[in-house]
Amino acid sequence: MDRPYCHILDRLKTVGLRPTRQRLALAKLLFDGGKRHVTAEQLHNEALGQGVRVSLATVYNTLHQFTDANFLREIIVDAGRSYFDTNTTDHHHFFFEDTRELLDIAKDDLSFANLPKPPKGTDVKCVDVIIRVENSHNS
Amino acid sequence: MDRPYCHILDRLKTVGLRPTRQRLALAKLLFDGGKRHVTAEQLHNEALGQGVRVSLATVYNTLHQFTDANFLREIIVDAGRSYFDTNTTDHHHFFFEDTRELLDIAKDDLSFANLPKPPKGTDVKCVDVIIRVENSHNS
DNA sequence: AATTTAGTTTAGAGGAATTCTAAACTATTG
DNA sequence: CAATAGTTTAGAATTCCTCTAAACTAAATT
Repeated sequence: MDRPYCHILDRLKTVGLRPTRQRLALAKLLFDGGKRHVTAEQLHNEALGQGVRVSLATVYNTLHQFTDANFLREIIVDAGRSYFDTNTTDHHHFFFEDTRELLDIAKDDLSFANLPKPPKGTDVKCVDVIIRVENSHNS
Repeated sequence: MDRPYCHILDRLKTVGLRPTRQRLALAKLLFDGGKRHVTAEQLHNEALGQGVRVSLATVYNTLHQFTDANFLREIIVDAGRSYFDTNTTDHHHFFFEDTRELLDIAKDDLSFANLPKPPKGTDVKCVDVIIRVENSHNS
């Protein structure tokens, strides 16, 4: 699922995306240096901070293209803000309501005793578990 | 958890909300006639459709006040759109990605074999499971 | 029942995140 | 190296939601 940066060119090629300067730079930010959860704006700021000239529109385009290509997974936890997870393997999340940060839950740390069958005529696309936590001292 | 409409006045009183025309009308739409999942806009349209004059701002205010009072539960499944569930008991959801509709999963139909402990210094606020489904014929 | 008060509603402005548009740009193809 | 087809971009537009301050109304006080 995750491969080092040197493979990004290949990965882009296999899904038919041209290796543009912007996509390569964003891919490097995303996939080099471990698993990450980012918002579009975070990634955009990070790119600008490193002198990568890229527009916010392109960051959005790229995040969606990478999600479609299964390089990323979109996590919906926060009304009005999308997170993208570089870990596309089957796993779930803690969400810190205080800091609005995500933390992966390892696959083995959460399992179901039973799961309902999907309603007739539908297929399960994915099962998302969000454990919402807050700092102990809160209220 | 849910009580018939005739108790709405009492419920409002216990949480210190005045029984205004708008709140009573919205409460009636929400709590009469079974469990529901609504967005602010849906509820607003429904109210207008029934000749209830109420502004969208008031619908939002009311939904949040009812959520704070535990008459409703907010469900985050869809980027940039909040759903409110009149069922505030412990349960989870199917989400139909095609129609953007929610369906309750009965408490007994889903259970965990193991759940991770929250990170140090945090308490679990809630555990949300969303089973995302799509029509079988899709792709 | 009139007056005061404090909570409520509202239209419209404002804001945040995201998408759209159409022109300029660039990687690939022939 | 020109043609083409995919890409990027600034800025406008859109969507969902919140804020503001004035008008309104329920409840408390006289």
